Amino acid sequence: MQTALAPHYLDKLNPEQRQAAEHLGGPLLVIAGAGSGKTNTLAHRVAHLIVNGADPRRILLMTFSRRAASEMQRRVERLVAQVMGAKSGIITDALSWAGTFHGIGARLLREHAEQIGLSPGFSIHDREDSGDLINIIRHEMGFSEAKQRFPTKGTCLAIYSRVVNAQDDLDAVLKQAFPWVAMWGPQLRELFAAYVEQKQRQQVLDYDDLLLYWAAMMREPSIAADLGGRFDHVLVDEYQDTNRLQASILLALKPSGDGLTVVGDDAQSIYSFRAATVRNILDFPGAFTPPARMVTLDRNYRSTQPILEAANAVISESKERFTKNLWTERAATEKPQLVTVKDEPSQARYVVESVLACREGGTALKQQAVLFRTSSHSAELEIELTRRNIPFVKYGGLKFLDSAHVKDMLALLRFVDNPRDRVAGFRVLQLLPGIGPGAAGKVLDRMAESPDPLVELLNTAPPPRGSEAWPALLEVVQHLGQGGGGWPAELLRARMWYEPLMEAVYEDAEVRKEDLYQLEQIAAGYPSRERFITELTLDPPDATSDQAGVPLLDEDFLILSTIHSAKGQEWKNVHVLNVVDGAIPSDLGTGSTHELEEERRLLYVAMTRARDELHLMVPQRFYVHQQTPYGDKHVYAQRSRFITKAMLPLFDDMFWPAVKPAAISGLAPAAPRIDVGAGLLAMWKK
DNA sequence: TCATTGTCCGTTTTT
DNA sequence: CGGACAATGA
Repeated sequence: MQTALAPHYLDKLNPEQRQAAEHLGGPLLVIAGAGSGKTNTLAHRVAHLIVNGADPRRILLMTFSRRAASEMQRRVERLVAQVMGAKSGIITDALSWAGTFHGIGARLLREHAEQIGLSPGFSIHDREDSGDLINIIRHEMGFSEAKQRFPTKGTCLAIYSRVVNAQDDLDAVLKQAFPWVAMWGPQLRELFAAYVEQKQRQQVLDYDDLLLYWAAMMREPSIAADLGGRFDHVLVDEYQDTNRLQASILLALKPSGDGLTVVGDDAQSIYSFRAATVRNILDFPGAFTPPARMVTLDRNYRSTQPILEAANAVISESKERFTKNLWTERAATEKPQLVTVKDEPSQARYVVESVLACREGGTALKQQAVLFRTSSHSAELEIELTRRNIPFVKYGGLKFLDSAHVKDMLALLRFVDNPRDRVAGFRVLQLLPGIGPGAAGKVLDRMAESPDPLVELLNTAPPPRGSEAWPALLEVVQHLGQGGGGWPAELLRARMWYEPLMEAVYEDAEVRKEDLYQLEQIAAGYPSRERFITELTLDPPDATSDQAGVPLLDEDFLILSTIHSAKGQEWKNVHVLNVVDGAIPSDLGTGSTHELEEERRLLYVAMTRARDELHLMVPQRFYVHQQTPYGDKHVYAQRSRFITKAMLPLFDDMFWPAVKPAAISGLAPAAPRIDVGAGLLAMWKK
């Protein structure tokens, strides 16, 4: 389409970025290296489409996380505003089909539920719920009593998930990925059949089902045509981390490839444990005739030259690789640091000192991050930060929603919403004193056979030992079932019911009440109970803070994150913890070359998050939790095998502390305690 | 028979 | 520290 509008807003893009933004027609693959302005380019592309008349309601934008989606919406809005002025707000509001594959899937499935024999009120199970359901079935089928060890619920679910997402055969998956439980093949098949049947009976979908049902729906030609025709443009970010199932959905949406754009970087593929496959990105061009156009972005705008050289060196050892080395014009003399410390406590101390020094130099804490392979690796550091009164927020690992009391509340809401949801019901009923798995199971069995389970529950006599708390439960269920006085008021009602029970069960009920209060705050942001439950499951708040509550927005805090959760982000100063064998690569990830390569990419991703300063930490003594007869132990760790001897000149290789090593042994030295909060306050009280 | 209490074990990464 | 399982108590 030709346009009279001078596209001056594209002037800031480099030639390759501009090609990607302006491409029209057939399928497009953008290979975008780390820090190459990928998000920016994609935002420009969307804005460019809208400015040239594309209907934003007919643009489907799929990102890896909800956070990435809203970031994209924000940028597009700003760009469109530059060109079109006041009208733009309305236009970009219409960019409503932006989200994750799972989120978009849930929306489409609710719309088409009746057509595919699904109840529109289906509920969605998160990983824990799915695990609970598997566990119930596993128990019912008697597998838990076997003399030989049957795989745990987590393993069962992982196997199931992989079969589904990789679109592969159970036996093949067992052989390739789970050889140690391969002898259970027939039993697992039986278990999964029962699992699927139960989910259907309870009108419950798990994460995988959101994709699976969507893909199945696309096999019906009329629905496929309907859905495909509904979007003029489909754009997918982080394509290297999609799996076969997702690729099949995409191809079914746009078989010809017209209007299809995917963006990714094979060097940053780190989700193969979730059945993501680099093949998706490699096979993309050839899936169409004529093949998709390919644009490569290899100019890095993020990191300094020395940091990039080190990162390039790491990734260049990679066995199979398809992108070129990144280059930058950001010269600097400082090499990235490779810091050897005695043990994990001194690693924590080094990081704190280094972060504070950097902050003295004018870099806010928010502009600094500490990254690690495994959530638990930050434990020592968290203690040190708390001791020194430095605020931080942690991404990845344990979530707010994982705490038992929050799950209890959500289970009640879900149970009322969908009384056939057995996992939710099981949890709710067992909250009552005197009701355990047995009594709860009987009540749920009665309900399952009834055409109207809620009425059935209200007419059920209290179980023998649970009569005391029974009336209160029926009351709250009835109240919420009838709408509960509107949303979010009903949550208050639910809390009134739950709090006395919680106080009886948990010692630290007071602390936990804070979380419930916070849950109500979050709930107020959603229009209805149903939306709240769905979206909270698909898009849980992803940060936890050890400090009370989430820090205020204007507060400054350090970022702690798993490398996986750091995807797509950047900071001025980055520390990577435990760059030692056993952590990176994880000792669990060295089984196959395949896994090992992914660990290497993980280190690459971590290193390429840094703009100005990068510190790789190498503690000499490293705490492992291997299955030793005498519990945990320390091992003498070695620098990660990914940093070879030949690469050392690319780093500033140093020991810390450099002087008087004797002084740091024993108790923590008189490290200066710095009250950052007071410092920030002083800024205003000068 | 079922709920509760006590003990031991293991601990990636996430939509 | 939480989850799984065995032993104990109502």
